[in-house]
Amino acid sequence: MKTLPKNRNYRVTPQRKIVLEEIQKVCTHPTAQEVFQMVQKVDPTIGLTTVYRSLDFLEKQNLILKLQSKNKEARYDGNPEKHCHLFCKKCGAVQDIFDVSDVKITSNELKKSGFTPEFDFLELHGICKNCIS
Amino acid sequence: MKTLPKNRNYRVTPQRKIVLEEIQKVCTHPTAQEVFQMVQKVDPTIGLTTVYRSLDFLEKQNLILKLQSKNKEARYDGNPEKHCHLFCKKCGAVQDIFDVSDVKITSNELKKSGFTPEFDFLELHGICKNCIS
DNA sequence: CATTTTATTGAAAATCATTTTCAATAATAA
DNA sequence: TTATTATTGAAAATGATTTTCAATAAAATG
Repeated sequence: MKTLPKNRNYRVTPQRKIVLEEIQKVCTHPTAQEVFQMVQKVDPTIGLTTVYRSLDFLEKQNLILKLQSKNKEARYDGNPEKHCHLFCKKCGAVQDIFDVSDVKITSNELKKSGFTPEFDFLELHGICKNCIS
Repeated sequence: MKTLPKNRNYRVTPQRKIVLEEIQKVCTHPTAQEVFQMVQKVDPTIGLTTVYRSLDFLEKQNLILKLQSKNKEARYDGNPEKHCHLFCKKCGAVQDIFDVSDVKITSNELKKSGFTPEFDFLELHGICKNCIS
């Protein structure tokens, strides 16, 4: 598991270390509020603002991913490696998929558009197993 | 172009008609604020709250689509027919793609997950022509 | 057509995730 | 060890969206 390396451009603070450690422990893609609750159990003096700032910071350092849910709050992923995300439109949960071995999209209109899709972190929206009812 | 049909479950108001007509005129996927500005030119007495409510209402009637941009505000599409959307991560613009003739995603993990992706309104995130720099 | 019912409207206030402000603190350079 | 300044925490600000509530007006009813 990656750690925050020393660097003359930023400071390695206990708050940042705790936020990184806590988010790396789970695969639930927690919201900032949920990370805050996890972090509070380790050090109750850490504020919500600091959690938001640490998450932004860690994302810029490419140690975590920030995922914008369709609903409202952003969600965070402690694994910054290339993988796919499945967003449930009903419950808002986000699942990982690692073995997306082949994604093929054929579209002349897409080619003509000049748009460059990001397939490394492909996002699929739909309904998850639990919500399919 | 579809219109709002009479129905005993809701009322056909001038506000709802204007919101629908205005959003059907453009293919820019405007935000609620932008729709508000368009609507204001037709009838300056219509409030922003009513625009939000009309957009929600029209989406429930399947006359428009609501698209959640990665950034912040929702965007609306006056065409509710099956098509694909390209979201630019930089400028936030949303483009349509209609001829997505073949989308193929191979993944055992996806199959096992029980997740049902919505391919009819596939969303691709990436960088648009103008922002590719 | 007149009347009644109640869904809809508009303005203002509330909400809620996130960001900013600012003085105090502490990581790290000197 | 001291000095520098990035980072922190609390509170206030922000901005999109939603809710409240009294007034209005669709459309059902007589």
